[in-house]
Amino acid sequence: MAPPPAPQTMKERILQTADKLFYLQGIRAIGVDTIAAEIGISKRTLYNHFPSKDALIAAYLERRFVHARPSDKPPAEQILATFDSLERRFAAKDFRGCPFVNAVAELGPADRAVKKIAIAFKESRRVWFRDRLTELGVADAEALATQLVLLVDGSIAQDLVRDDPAMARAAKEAAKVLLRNAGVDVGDEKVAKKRG
Amino acid sequence: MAPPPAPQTMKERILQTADKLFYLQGIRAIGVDTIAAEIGISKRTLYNHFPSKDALIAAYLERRFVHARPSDKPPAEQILATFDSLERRFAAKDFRGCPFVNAVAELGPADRAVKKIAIAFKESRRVWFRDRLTELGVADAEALATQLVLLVDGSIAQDLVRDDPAMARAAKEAAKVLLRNAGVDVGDEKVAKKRG
DNA sequence: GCCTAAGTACACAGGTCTGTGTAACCAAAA
DNA sequence: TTTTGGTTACACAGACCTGTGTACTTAGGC
Repeated sequence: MAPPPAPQTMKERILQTADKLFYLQGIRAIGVDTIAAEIGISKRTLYNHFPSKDALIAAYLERRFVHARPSDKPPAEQILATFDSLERRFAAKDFRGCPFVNAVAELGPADRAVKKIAIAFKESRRVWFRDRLTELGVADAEALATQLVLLVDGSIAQDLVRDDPAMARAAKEAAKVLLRNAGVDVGDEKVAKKRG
Repeated sequence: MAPPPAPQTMKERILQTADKLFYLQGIRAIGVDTIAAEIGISKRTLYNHFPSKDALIAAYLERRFVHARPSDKPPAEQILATFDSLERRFAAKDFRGCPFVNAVAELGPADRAVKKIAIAFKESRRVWFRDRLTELGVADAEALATQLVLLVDGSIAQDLVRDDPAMARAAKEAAKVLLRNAGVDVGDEKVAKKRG
């Protein structure tokens, strides 16, 4: 109940600050000095908690890998709510795209560790969609799940360069069409919600 | 007709090499020394043609901004061919995502020049889709064009981390559903092509 | 009081990067 | 032949980066 009284452990404080700076300004753009200075600790302390910057980067990405919480709302609603959530995040001024895609783009294909966690994350998202679609009895849940993640990642990439939250709404509309086409009932054709 | 006898001007040779290295390994990952060494020229020569690395980066992105060639094929075919082309590029092992998205991700939101050209590029793609859709008589061509670019950028982002050309096919299938839903005739429902 | 663990301050090695300065070179034009 | 423009070789300044070494301080547990 009570809000956490402030960052607890030193390690967590480092990770929080690294997260903020890496995500907003880029991994390569931020040096360990900058992170230490931001917290007000010495660089030595940082290196006492993480053996290298690479380890810190890995920990940063792992911490970003939050699994979706279970929900008791109907699956179709959950799926569409994903896009509403995206739109809210786009509107926040501290949104800077997908940290995993950004890390792969920044660090290049040579960095196997980063690529591995990025793949795991993307796959977890796809599987989440697939499971919701299976609950809905969709025939080819695998294929449709892939199409939905394309819309998610597409809107993220577009918003990254255009700063336009409308991309999330566009993705949601497209998702509705795809779902309807697969026989899923999504609060209908501009009418249903109002006449409920 | 005759193939160009080899890179012509010094400037063009520099740009070609910068393109290859920037795109495949990342802008931040490649130093001007590396580019000069790859061509076999001195760093001084490079700086005689471009006043700064930033100028070289800008020139690299501008050179990547190739406008789509006009085509006389039917618009619907042109649109779907986009995804076939994507799939071919994904399959090539030297594909590394969208250079504009990558540049924005790498260089951060502070770099206005890069962001500007990235926005211009994305918009040009969207407008291209919109114009094809208008030719087809689609009612809300603007909205559908946006949805199609989401599929394009989504498949690019997914392929960047997963190296899976199937993402392009998935995008194409989704595009077909969206087009059909907008009243566009796309070589039909698994049957038409075989019976046509 | 004493000991240990954690953090601090700070210097520094060794690397990379961008960008410049300088003198020599070479080929083609005048 | 002389001049000129592009090029080379190479050193270097100045910045920034990762990572380490070292001696000092501080706070808690015993």
